[in-house]
Amino acid sequence: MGKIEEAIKQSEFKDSYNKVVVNLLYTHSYLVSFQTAVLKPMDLSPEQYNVLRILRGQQGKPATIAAIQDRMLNTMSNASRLVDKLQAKELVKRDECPENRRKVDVLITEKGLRLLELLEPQIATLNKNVIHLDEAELIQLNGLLDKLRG
Amino acid sequence: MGKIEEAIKQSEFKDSYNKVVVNLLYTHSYLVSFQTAVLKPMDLSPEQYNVLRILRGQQGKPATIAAIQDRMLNTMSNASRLVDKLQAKELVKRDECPENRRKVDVLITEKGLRLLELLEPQIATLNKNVIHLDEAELIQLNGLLDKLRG
DNA sequence: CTACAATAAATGTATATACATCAATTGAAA
DNA sequence: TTTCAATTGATGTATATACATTTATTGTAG
Repeated sequence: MGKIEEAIKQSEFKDSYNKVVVNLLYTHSYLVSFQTAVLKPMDLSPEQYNVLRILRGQQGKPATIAAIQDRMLNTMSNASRLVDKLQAKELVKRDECPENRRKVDVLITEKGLRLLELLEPQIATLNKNVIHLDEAELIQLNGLLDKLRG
Repeated sequence: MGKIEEAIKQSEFKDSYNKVVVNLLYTHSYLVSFQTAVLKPMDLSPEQYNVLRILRGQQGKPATIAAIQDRMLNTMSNASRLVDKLQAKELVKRDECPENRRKVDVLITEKGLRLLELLEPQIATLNKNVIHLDEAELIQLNGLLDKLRG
């Protein structure tokens, strides 16, 4: 694939800021399309997968809808409906939070954990195959992205 | 904001590949949310804005739907419907391609060009404000993203 | 205690997107 | 020339998302 100029057939950019924005959007799309392809046979969207990983990260403790929202990669919106979808597939369950009945405790189920375990090696292999960077470059890239956001 | 670990409240990642994927998705969301805010008053979505810039890049020459699709940042899908929306706002126009009636020639209108001119300085200012990198780092980041995709 | 503001989640609605399918047109082989 | 596959764009459908509103519950001021 190579340079962003070739990838999107645009020879020039206003400035480096502009170029980095376009490059990030394009690289994002590149990665997400691969990820989607791996998740699709399991009937999971990337965001659903993300929510499952967030819940596993809780290590047995439940998370409220607001807590999930907070850790999601995408902006404000529909944690509630994402949990609906996952619940319908029995990958998570909802319990009423006893000390505050406005809140909902969301937990990943055994089935959800097993699905993650099944997917993990597939995703790891995919990442190694489509990300053409060595360890030092990965660290460098992580540093630049962190710095970008300030 | 700082490190990705703090941003999404996750202390560890499986490996650097995984971390870079999460970091890219998160940074993408960070940038798009700002961009959306600037475009919204003009009633444009980020993808519509992108299509307008692609058409301006044609410098007077028309582009077919397939050519637009090809240069878009997001994956295969709805260039046709995006053009519908832009056409309804009179920012682009469609002409039947005379030598091949399957094709459609899409052109940006004067109104579309004026809107881009209005937006450009706003976007440039936004980029400088939200991307906390200097010129050398921008070049480095562009290089790493190009290399990532291979 | 009552009334009301604040909080948490769910829902309505419009739009965007992914993916499959369809319809029209073209080009090429029999 | 006729037929059929390939190309190009449009459309159907399900899902995802953004943003506003609604419902239920809690906390608090009067």
